[in-house]
Amino acid sequence: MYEDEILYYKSRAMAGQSLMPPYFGSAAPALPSNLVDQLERYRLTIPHSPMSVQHPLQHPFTAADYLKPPHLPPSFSLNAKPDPRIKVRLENENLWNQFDKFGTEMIITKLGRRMFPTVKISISGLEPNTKYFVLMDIIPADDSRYKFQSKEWVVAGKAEPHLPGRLYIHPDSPASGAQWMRHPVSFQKVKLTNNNLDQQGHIVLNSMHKFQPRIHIVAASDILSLHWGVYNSFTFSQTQFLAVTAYQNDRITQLKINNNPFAKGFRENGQLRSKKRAGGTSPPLCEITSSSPDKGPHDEEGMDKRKRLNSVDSSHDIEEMEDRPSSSMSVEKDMADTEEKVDIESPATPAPFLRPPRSSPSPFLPSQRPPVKSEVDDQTSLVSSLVSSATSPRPSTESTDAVSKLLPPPVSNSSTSSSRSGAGAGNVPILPHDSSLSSAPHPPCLSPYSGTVHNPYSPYLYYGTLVPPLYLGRPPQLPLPSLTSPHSASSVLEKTRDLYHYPYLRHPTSHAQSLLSGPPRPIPVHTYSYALPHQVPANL
DNA sequence: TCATCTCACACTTTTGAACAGA
DNA sequence: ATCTGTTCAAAAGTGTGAGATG
Repeated sequence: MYEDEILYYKSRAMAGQSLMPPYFGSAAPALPSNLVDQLERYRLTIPHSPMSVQHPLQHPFTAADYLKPPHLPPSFSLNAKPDPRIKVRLENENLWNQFDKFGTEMIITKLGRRMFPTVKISISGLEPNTKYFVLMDIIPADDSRYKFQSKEWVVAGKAEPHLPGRLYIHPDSPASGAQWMRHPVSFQKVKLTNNNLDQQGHIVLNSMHKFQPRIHIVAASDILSLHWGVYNSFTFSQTQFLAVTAYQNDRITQLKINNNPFAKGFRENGQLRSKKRAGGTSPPLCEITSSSPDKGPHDEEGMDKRKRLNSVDSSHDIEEMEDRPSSSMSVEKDMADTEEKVDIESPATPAPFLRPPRSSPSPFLPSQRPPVKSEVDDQTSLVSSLVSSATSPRPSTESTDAVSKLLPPPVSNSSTSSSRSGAGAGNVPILPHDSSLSSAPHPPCLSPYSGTVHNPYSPYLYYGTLVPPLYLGRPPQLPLPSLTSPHSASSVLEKTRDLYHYPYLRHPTSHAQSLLSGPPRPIPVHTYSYALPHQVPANL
């Protein structure tokens, strides 16, 4: 029933039909489509809930909904591990490398700004018939604040506290593995903001801080299942960027202009530039001396801004560009149009997952990111651990059987490390940077997510007020009810209101312990966020 | 004074409704 | 009646640069 509805509304969404629930009012058009989509699915899965038509700030679930058995996905298992077969390749790697060479900057605005380049990946190794969510979040890359001084980024102090990261759910989620593997997956609609009070679901970042996007692939047929799904997480170090409110590095500005079709008007043959030249505010092209982008910052001392803007060889960039934005956007649209054409027989995208060596050190400080070994460890699903340690409902025998069929075969550490790690390095944390490894190439990717029991960066979800918190976490001292016990059910019924105030899955510092104790957590500010807890430097 | 942020602007691309024709 | 392709206006996405802010 549940999946059917999701598929139905997904098909409606793909057909361009509105999924807007009536209670969103005037704010609805500003909500990201994927969030609206998910919200509507939730609302419609509880047709008789009296709260389902109330204001979205109120929890859309009744107490009885908390007593429902969870929608256990086929992949649910208390001992589930990241799937070592899943591979992710960064599609527009060349473009990212070009930006990374100069230190990628991303504009953040109050209303939200798209990323450019966008994170575009191809996925392989998924089960063709299993439903997956593909998600992205952005975490601080380190605990420093930066400033652009003398044409380079330098540390300018300690980082400001990062708000709980929001998890962007790819709008095509959930989709079968065959669908995900059929085409590259683009996160072009992700928007970044510096507005801490943002209610649009954009990812909130601090200006002048460095961030690292992450991709998560979770086998789950619906959004509830994300909580106990196994996170296969991937990080591409060249996608690190500095959030800024205005571009600092002119080379980055020029790369954006040259590669982003929306900025075509600022190219040398664009009308904006032509007008300026006609107005005499800019020297003619023939008088501008181009310099190699590989030249150091000192080569450009005394060069005015216009000259510096032209110092990056645009023709070279475009020729080298792997995905040209003007065409890639069309491709993305076409992909979306044909998404439902699942070709189960199509093989997974073969990906070499090897990166060429870096041609020059990144301008970010510290200077370089070390190679990172991709390794699957013994960490089970975070949510599975939660459920396990809390002695909450266990998966049915059927579910367990299904899991045994879907889960990857046991993989030894040696085989996994050798098969997935192009660099063959040890399990070196990607951050903070290690300057001693400055000549090392980028790692192929950090794959799959390899948190350990002590890893504080494990992704987990809380859903603000959107998801029944029964299986997400409990307030301190609140016993987890037995689903089969009416007494426990009534007990939970009485305390349901308390659950509203504790929508968090776990305490970040202690997973299992937080289930039974720990300080109360504040109510999330962002009602519509699919959010991660406070993030600290990635250690993937 | 300086670094950082905000906003209006002109331009380009994308989107989707309306329409015509098969 | 349905499907496909075209047209066009509106919406959305860009960097710029002046001014505001702390």
